[in-house]
Amino acid sequence: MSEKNHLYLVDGSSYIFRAYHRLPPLTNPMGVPVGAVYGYTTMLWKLAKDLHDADGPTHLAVILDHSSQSFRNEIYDQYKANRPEPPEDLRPQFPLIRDATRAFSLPCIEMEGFEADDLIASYAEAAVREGWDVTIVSSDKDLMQLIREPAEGPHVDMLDTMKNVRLGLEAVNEKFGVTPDLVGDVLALMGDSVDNVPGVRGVGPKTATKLIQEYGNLTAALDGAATMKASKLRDNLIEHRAMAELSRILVDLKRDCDLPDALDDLKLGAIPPLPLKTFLDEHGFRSLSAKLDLGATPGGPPTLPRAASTPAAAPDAPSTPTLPPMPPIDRSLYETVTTIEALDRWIEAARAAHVVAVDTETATLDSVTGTLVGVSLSTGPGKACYIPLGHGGTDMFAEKPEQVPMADALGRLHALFADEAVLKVGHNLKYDIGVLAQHGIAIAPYDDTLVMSFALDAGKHQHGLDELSKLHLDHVCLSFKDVCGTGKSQISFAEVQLDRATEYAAEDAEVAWRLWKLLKLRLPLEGGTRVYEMVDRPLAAVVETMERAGIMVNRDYLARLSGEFANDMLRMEGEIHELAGQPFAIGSPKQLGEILFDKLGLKGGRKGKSGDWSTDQNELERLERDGVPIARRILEWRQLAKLKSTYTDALQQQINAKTGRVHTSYSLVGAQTGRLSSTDPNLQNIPIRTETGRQIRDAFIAAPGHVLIAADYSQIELRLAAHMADVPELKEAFAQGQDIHAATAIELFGEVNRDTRGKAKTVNFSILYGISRWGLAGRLEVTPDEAQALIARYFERFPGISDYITDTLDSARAKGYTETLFGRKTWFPRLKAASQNERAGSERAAINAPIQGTSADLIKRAMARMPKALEAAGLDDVKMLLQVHDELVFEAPEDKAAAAGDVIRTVMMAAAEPALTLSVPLEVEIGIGKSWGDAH
DNA sequence: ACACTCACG
DNA sequence: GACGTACGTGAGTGTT
Repeated sequence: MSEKNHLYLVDGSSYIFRAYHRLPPLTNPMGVPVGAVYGYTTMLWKLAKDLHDADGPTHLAVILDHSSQSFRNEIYDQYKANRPEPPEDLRPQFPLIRDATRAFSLPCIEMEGFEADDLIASYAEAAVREGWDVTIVSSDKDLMQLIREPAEGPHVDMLDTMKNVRLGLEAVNEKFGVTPDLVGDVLALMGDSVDNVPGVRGVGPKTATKLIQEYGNLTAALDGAATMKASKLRDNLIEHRAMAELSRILVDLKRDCDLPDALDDLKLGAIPPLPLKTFLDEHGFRSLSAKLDLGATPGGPPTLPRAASTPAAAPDAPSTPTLPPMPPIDRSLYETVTTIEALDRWIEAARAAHVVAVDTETATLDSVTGTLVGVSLSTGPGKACYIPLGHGGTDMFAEKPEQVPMADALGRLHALFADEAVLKVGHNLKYDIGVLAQHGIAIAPYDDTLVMSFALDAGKHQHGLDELSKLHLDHVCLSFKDVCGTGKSQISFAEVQLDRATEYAAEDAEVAWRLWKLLKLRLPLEGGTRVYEMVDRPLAAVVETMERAGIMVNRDYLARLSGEFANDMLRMEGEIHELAGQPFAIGSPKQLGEILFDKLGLKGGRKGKSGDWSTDQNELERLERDGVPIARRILEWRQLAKLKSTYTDALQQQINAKTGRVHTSYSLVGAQTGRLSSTDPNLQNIPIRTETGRQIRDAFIAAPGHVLIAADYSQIELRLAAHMADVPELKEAFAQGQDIHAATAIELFGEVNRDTRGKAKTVNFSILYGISRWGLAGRLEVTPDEAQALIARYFERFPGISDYITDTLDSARAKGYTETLFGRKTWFPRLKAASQNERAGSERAAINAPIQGTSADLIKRAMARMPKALEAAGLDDVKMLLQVHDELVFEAPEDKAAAAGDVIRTVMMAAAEPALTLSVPLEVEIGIGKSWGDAH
């Protein structure tokens, strides 16, 4: 190569501080501050653009500080000790520097234990040995030690890109009055207040320069103090000699670090535009993005690709943000708060910190009626307390421990929890909101680490506090079992000794605080802020209100149904045993399989992995078609058994004694796609598909003088599929209000009749779920070849669907996750699993997730807006009670039902706005009735 | 604790 | 050629 190599070493860490103070506080579309990142990005752009200039780079690397700790801290523990914390809006920008660098496909080098300065010095030294010129892009005065301008041989200079000046020997002389090799001596005398290098007291830049000029070097200057005339300076030099010598070591640059990347690997080539474009657009750097569109690739016209030593990170594997180091969690630090004075002290601390983690402990795991036993607070690492409020008293002879009276404590906590200026943090705050609502206490504003974790990592792992603690904090929490035991010997939290209760409860609060610190930082960096703040976080309080409202259930009616079912089952049991020729447990699939396939010798059975005969619905229906009378009986018996045990019996037991209503519990993080799930009892799977099952819906009733309103999105997932996959025929059919399955039947079969419409419906759903020819064949009872032909026909008629599937899978494989229209991520780690089966399963789930997830986002947006919309219409006595994925159930005073229906429909139909406008209309069907069954 | 079955969208 | 047979859930029952 004829051209001389010229290495540019960019001091990324120091640059960002300067850019932060110099540039306006820009924010990206997600609301993350990116002013400094923008400055950094324009600088990199400019540097890369100068590639072919005479003095421009041939090689380039960005050097970063690995952490705030380095070997210098071992030499001097006060090194950089009094650095102020970086401003709040600068913090999230640090990790973005790495993302920006990767977006340019440039190497980003850092090394544990060393500062950026050391790596820069080592790279500069190595390059000079190779005869390369070096430019250090920085304005850090410490690095001026490295400047060299020999008459012959390689040069090292510095470039201050903000002032756009090059710094050489002259600049060094101007600043320090000495040559670069003596800069360290000057620095050692003057010290550095920013890095907390002590230097010599009373010696600043002027005196330091003068001394070094006069005596020639540091040692000589210190030695010379003895012969100076008596002065404060002389005394200081003698007294602080050791400090000066220590400082000399601290300011010295380590020039022989191992080089993580070889020099040749730093070669600058054409910059691939795509990752850069993605980055620029993500952060709203529009002018740069526009330049890129005009073909102005920084780095000039495409040349040979750079030999990448640092493999370009996957675009969505942002660097893990680093938090300031924290001491390990220590349960011995926690305080048990038993006096008003101590409580006030903690509340004051929370106000001062503006953030407090909160956890409530209850006697039973029931937020609607569980008695409050205590509250824990944490204001930071090592700072947590437990305020017992309802301990003891379960045994009337036992002495109650001393506690702050419940009313006094709640009065004070009430003010704190309502304080706008104090952010309340908790893990699954929906629970705590519910518990405190019993005492008339509301919590706002709040952050929920459970919901935050879900917004970031859905699909990667679960989100329990203990699990996240292990994962993110490397800390094992005391488990509930450790404290309360299990099974028969389990005790209520109210019976736990205060010291033990404090360890457990305060730890949970501290862990929540630490998790919050980490997750809060990650949200903006990983694009989770929008879904979290706009959808999921507000929903926690809304859903809690629904849970607390509960729904009225007609116990007598359920009891009557149970009785009828029991009678019918008894009758069937006799018939079944007779047909079988012997009595057996019909509810045991194992016994039933043996009766059917071994004893009765029926043919065509299949066995599952356990080696037992399958007796599922499909199998029994097949037998029924083959004319086996016992099969029909068993199917009917099973249906009744299911309805009785799961619904008519169980629901009666779920009626809350205090409220007389049934209160389900919704999980905000239960389904990976973003759907809610419902437990204790599950009110999202109440029967509707069969006439017998439907009767159970009539047990759900409105309070006297009220009605239930059921509002359903019609065909929402198919509509979303039509929009997302951009299928003109389907969109048109929806726009005209056509029967979508009939329209599909015409496309697939050329005509509509009961048979083709049914098949078309099955195919439509197959598409949403990720189709396979075997799966479809099984459902349609055709051969896999015929199913394949149908699929091919479908893709041919609706090519958008085929593209959607391809694109979704490509993107999911590349990024590791899928996204809904509103930006909710679902991760699919098994997409790259070794097993073909696992992969195929993940692929189907990945095809479905954006559609199911977008539908979930839509109804959640509607739910989050509903309370205010109803209130604005003067309908604040209309209560939202249930959500069943595409349906909302409300309870309204009879005379307000019609008005409420209008508001509800409007809010649900507009749920996508203003974030986006769908290319298909959303339709909402409203039904009103005295029972849930009536409302459909 | 797990498999099976089945209720829902 | 083997694999296993649609996406997402929760609950009850029987078996190990």
